Order: sequence, then C-alpha cells, then structure tokens
Amino acid sequence: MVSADEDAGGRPTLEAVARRAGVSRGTVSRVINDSPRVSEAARTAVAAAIDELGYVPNRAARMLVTRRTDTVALIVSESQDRLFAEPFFAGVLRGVTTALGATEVQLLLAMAQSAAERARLHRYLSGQHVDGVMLLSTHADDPLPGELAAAGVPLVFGGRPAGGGFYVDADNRDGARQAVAHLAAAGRRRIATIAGPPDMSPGVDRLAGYRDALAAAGLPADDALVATGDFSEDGGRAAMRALLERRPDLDAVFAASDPMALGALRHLKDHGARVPADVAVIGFDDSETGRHTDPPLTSVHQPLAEMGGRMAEMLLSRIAGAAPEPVILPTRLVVRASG
Amino acid sequence: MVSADEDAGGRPTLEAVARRAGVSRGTVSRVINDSPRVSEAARTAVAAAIDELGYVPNRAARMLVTRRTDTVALIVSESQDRLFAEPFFAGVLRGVTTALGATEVQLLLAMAQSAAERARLHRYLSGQHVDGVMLLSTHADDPLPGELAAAGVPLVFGGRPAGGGFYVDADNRDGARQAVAHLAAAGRRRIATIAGPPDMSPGVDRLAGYRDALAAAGLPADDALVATGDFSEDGGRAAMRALLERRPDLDAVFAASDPMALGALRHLKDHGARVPADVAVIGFDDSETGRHTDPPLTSVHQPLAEMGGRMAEMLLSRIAGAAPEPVILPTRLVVRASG
DNA sequence: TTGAAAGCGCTAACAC
DNA sequence: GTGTTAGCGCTTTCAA
Repeated sequence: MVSADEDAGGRPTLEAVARRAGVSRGTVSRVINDSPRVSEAARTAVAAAIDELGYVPNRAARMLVTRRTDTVALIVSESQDRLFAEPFFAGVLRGVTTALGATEVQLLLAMAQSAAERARLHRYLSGQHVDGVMLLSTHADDPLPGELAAAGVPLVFGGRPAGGGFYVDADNRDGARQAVAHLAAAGRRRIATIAGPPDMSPGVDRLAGYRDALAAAGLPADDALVATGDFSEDGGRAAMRALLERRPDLDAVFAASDPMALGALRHLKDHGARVPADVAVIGFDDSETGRHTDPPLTSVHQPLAEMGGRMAEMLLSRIAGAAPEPVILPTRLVVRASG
Repeated sequence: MVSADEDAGGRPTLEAVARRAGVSRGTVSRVINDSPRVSEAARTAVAAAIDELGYVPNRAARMLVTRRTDTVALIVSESQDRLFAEPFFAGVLRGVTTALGATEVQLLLAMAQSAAERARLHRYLSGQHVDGVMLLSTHADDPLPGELAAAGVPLVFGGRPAGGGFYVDADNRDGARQAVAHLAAAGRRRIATIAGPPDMSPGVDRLAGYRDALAAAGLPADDALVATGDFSEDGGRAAMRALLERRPDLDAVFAASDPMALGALRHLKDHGARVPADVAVIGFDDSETGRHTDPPLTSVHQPLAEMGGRMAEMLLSRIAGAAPEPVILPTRLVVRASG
C-alpha cells in the first residue's frame, strides 16, 4: 500500500511521478510547467515517468493554487430573434472551438435567457470560475457586460458593443456598401433598403453602408426608400410592402439580413413582380438561408467562423494582459442570383 | 489585516463567513451543503453572513476534496456532413443548455474534429475533469465512446449508438412511416425514397419506416424505388436523377433529410416536373431548411431541443447512479406544401 | 449539534 | 538545478 501514489480515483499523482522518476515533486511540477530551471536529465526522466504512469494533472488542485482556471466562457444573451442568432451563433461557435482546440483552454458555454439565469451567471462568472468571457449578441440594455467588467473579468464582444470595449466584428458597413454598389453598377437607380433595428450595431452599420454607396454612385438619398425590419422574414415582408406603397417604382432592394431579403422576395413574388428583372434583391448573410431560396440569394458574406476564432484569440491575449485593437473582418458580396 | 478572511482575489472565504456568523468553518460548510445536522439558529446566522459578504464558494477547493466537478461535457464528433450536423446541433444544444440552466451544472463544449483533438479530449475527459459526457453525431468507428466508457465516465448518446448504451433519439422510423402513409393516403402509388447512409442509424431507421408504411398501405416494395444519399443536397439531386432513370413513372418521394428533399425538388424542377402535381416530395426536418424553400417543404419534424434536454437529464441521472431507459421521442409530419 | 483538525494534489517560495 | 515546505479553500471525519 503505497501512500500518496494515487488519488481516490486510482489515478497517479505528482508524488507517484516524482517517486518513479527519482526526483522531488517540485521538479516534476517544474517539468510540467515548462520551467527553464530543470536539467535535461531530470526532464527526460520525468517525461518518461509521466508517460508510463499515464499521469494527468489534477485541474482542481492546480486551480486552487494558481487561481487560473484555463477555462473561458462563451455567453449568448439569447434575447434576440432566433433567426438572427442561431446560424450566426453556430458559425461563430465553430471558430471559437477550433481556435481553442489548439490550446489547453476549455470552453464553457452558457445561454443567458431569463433574468434569473443572468443573475446566476453573473455570480458564477464573477467568482473566479473562468479566466475570461466572450459575449455574443448582447443588447445595449444588458447589465451583464457592465457587471463583469466591474468585477474585473476580461471581456471580449462579438459585434461592436454599445458601451465600448474589446471586440471582433464583421465590416457590416463595407459589406452593405458593396451590395449597393453592385446594384448601382448593374444600372439600378431607385435602390431601397430594408434596414435592421436602429438599436443594434449591425442594423446601424449596414444602413450607413447603404448610404455610402448611394453617395458614391451619385444617387439621391430618399427616406421613402428606407424601411426598417427586425431581421426576421416577416419583418422583411412588411417592410417590402411599405416600400412598394411609398415607391412603387423602386428597382432594387438591399435587405440587411437574409431572412428579410427572403421575406421581401416572397412579397414581391406574391404580387407578380419578377425577380430580378423588375426588382433586384440582395441580402446579408447571417446564415445559410440564402442558399436554400429559389433562386439562391445574392448576399453579403461574413466570415463567421473567423470571427469566432479571432474572439478566442483576442480573449486569450486579454487574459495575458494585452490590450488588443478591435478587429473588423472584411465582408464580401457573393453573387448567386436575384441581385 | 485579518488573515484567511479573503482569498487572493479579495473574495470572502468560508473562514470569513464562519467568523462573521460566529460559528466554525465546519458548520458553514454544513449549511452550504444542506446537511440536516445543523440548528436552525446556526443556519440563519450563516445564511445572513453569506448574504452580507456576498460569499461564493471556491469551486476548485470544493472539487479537490469532493472529486465532483459539477461540469458535464457535450462532445460533437464533427466528422459528419455539415448540413446534417449543424442545425441539428444548434437545436440540441439549445435544449441542453436550457435543461442545465435549471441546475448548478456547467456545460463544457468541445468538438472533436481531428485525431489529435480526439486524443487530447480523451485524456482530458478521462481525467476526472467532468462528471459525465454527452456525445453527438458519433460514427460507428469512433474510438472515443469506448475509451470513455472503459475509463468509467458516464456517457449519454444523442441518437442510437451502434454499440449500445444510454441514449436519446427521435422516432425516426415512425416519422418516416407517417410521411409515407401521408403520401399513400393522398393516392400516390409509386412512392420512392432517398434513404440516408446505411451506416448511420437515422439512415437505417428512416428506411425501415418507409417500408413499414408501404406494407401497411398494401403497396409493393420495389428496390428500384430506393436510392441512397449522404443527407446533402447534392446527394439528393443525384439520387433523384437515378430514381427517375429507373422509374420515370414514380409519383412521390420521401427523402430522409430536408437537404436531400431540396436537392430532389431542384432536380425535378430543372427537368420540368411540376411539384407536387407530378411528384410529391417530403423531407425529414433536421433543421429549418424546409421553411425557406419555395414553396415550403412538407417534412417530418423532430423535437431537437427536447432531445437535448432529455440528454442532459439522462446524463444527470446516470451520474447519480441510475440506469435510465433509452428515450425515443415522437416525431410528426408537418404539412406545408409539395407533399 | 458543533468545533478542531486532517488532508485533497498541486505550485511557488525558499533554502541549499 | 533541486528538494523541502507551506499553504490554496474546502469537506469531512472524529471528538466533544
């Protein structure tokens, strides 16, 4: 019965490795943590012992003393429209897990739907249980970011946050500009837009890009050509109806989300318009939605997975003490049809 | 300078609470862990102290002694087709997080894409770092499940696993049966199917349901009416082409996934068939895909979020030592059009 | 019912 | 370069 050689689960401890390698616990610890103050001989012996024993460090014990958790959280403040949040979320998540897969850092995932959950999450995250937090789809009135920042938790936002902070975003403004420039180059002159909610940065930025392109093309800005939707298909339908009432002569539409573009397309078809002969429609690619429409939808592509990867990298560098610049990733127009 | 009253992060410790409540650390611990051996007076005093101090237990310290982590992992063996995996995944994930949101259990998320990642994950998960694991979209040849089981890690599968085990699945067979029964009831007589891969349980089960319904309707089973796809849209297109070559007189198709149904529809339209007048098409709803097609697709709905929730519940009960029965959730046909 | 005390497995001074 | 040792904050006997 060798004491302290294995834990209650039967797994070998540092002690066991030390004994086997003929060194002290301290030395084993140094090897594991890549300390430079270890002789090559010791390093080799320890490595061998670790290998033979199948030793895996106990995270809890390490956390207790280092106060690092090697865990980061991704929080989705899921109060937004499902349509907008879900495919977006999956893409970003893929990027995050891939980036983290190259490290020893684990990902904790949580959705903050109700106020109660948000409170629990606040307590949990403020309690030194994670090294940092990534926030996705936060609303301007969400108290969580402020609370976490106040608690000193390193934070990174997906999408430009209202209150400032470290973030990764897609170049929404330029994407919208490209879309509208494309329409203008195709000879469209009365280009309408279905904008997103004015209290969300993608909504605001994409509208700005629309205006940029109009100005660059020398086309007049007409408020009658601007309607607002909530990123959903129904919102797109309603906005399209409103636009047609105000400007039945419009010849193109840039919708600030694919679902809205889809709604617009459907409303147009229901009323006998030919797409894109009569009206060209372009969306903004929050998802795969546009690929499944008939015909497939031309839309602005944003690199979701890369955004996720950059968020993870940025958070890691924040945790390491750096103060990285915001990252704004390029978007580009993917021409499929209808536009 | 009061020693041991707060940790390095400035947060109060058990010791601080004990001092404030005028009891010992042991008593505070008992209160926190709902031990019955505590007087009402002590309980009240401790509760008050916890409240005033804003005390949150240190997880690492607790884990170290209890050897429980209060963390479960969701692993996605993402070697499958994106189309099939992604929306499916998002739906299940939603259910998992919701179910876990009601508990103190945290969710660790990982994707095992490469062999290297799989190995790391194996080491990590076998190392007492999580209390249990949920596995999604595992292939029959994936070594991870076996390794984890061998390491004594409680496991729950999403979808019926090849090798047996605890799992939650949708009633794929009955869903397929409903779809085909619906087509038969509408007077279709030469009903083809685009089946899924024969090495995946949804593929097998949905094909069985197709055959069930044919038999029940007294329709002959004809192998020429069965083609196989890989759940993707392109697979659906190819299968549809093959079916039409063999049986140009077919009058309906049940596709074992929405993307395949979409591919079938597109192939049909490209060749001038009217849908559903000439051919009725029904899919299997792994996602929202069918909603975006034009016209929207009739398909079999599976309760993704509920599957996730049940998986989480099942895992928790496994961890508690129970041996729950497999759960097979009902599916139902959602009639939209084309079918 | 409660307090005292012994660790859980590890890291990080500190001494050599 | 290495060993020794003192905890990290908590749970859990064991006595009282």
